[in-house]
Amino acid sequence: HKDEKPDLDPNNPVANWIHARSTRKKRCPYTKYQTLELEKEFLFNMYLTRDRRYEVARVLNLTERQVKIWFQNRRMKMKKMNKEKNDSNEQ
Amino acid sequence: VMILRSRFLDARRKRRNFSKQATEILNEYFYSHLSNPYPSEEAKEELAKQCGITVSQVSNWFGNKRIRYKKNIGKFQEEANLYAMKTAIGATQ
DNA sequence: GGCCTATGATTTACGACGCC
DNA sequence: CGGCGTCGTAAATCATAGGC
Repeated sequence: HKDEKPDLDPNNPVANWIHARSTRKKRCPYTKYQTLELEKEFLFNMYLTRDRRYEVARVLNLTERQVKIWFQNRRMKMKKMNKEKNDSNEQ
Repeated sequence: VMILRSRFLDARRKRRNFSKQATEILNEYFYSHLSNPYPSEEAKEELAKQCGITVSQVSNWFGNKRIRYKKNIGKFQEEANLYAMKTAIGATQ
C-alpha cells in the first residue's frame, strides 16, 4: 500500500489546526439597542466614513474597531443572503 | 411560482437535523482528514452535493465539528475509531 | 408534555492577504 | 505603506429538534 498522509500525528491530531490566539478578545454579544442602531446605520450606508464610524462608536459605546468589524461582517452576511436568494431562484 | 418559492423559503427556516447518510459522509471526510479537516471550496461543493445540503451548511458543519471535537476529544474517541475502522475496511476492497 | 442535550445557525473577532 | 477591503475561520452563543 502507500503512504498517503491523511494523518501525520495520531497523538495530537489537532496540532496543525488553526487556533485563535490567546490574546483574542472574547466574543461579547451586543445589546438589542446596539444591533438595532448598527442596522439602521447600515441601511443608511453599507460603508462607513471615518466620521460616521467615530460617531456610531461613541453613541453605542463600542470601539471604532468593533464598529468597523461589525460592518465588515454585516456586508458578508448580506452577500451570503443574496447568494442564497439567487441559488433558490435559479433551479 | 413565486408563491411556491416563498413557501419553500418558509419551509427552510425550520431547522431539521441532517440525514443519517449525510452525517455519515461528513464524518467520513472529517475523520479521514483529521490532521487537516479543512475541505477546499471544491471539496465542500462535492460534499454538499453528496449530502443534499448547501455549501454553507457544509461549512457550518465543519466549523461546529472542529470546535466541538477539539473541546472534548475524549467524547469523540469512539466515533473516531468507528470511522477510522470504516475507512480501513473500505481501503481493502 | 417537560426537561435536557445535541446539533445546526448566527454572531463577534481575527489572521491572512489584496488593493489603493 | 497603512488602513480598510474581502474571505475563511475560531469560539461563544443562540434556537430548537429530538430523545427520554
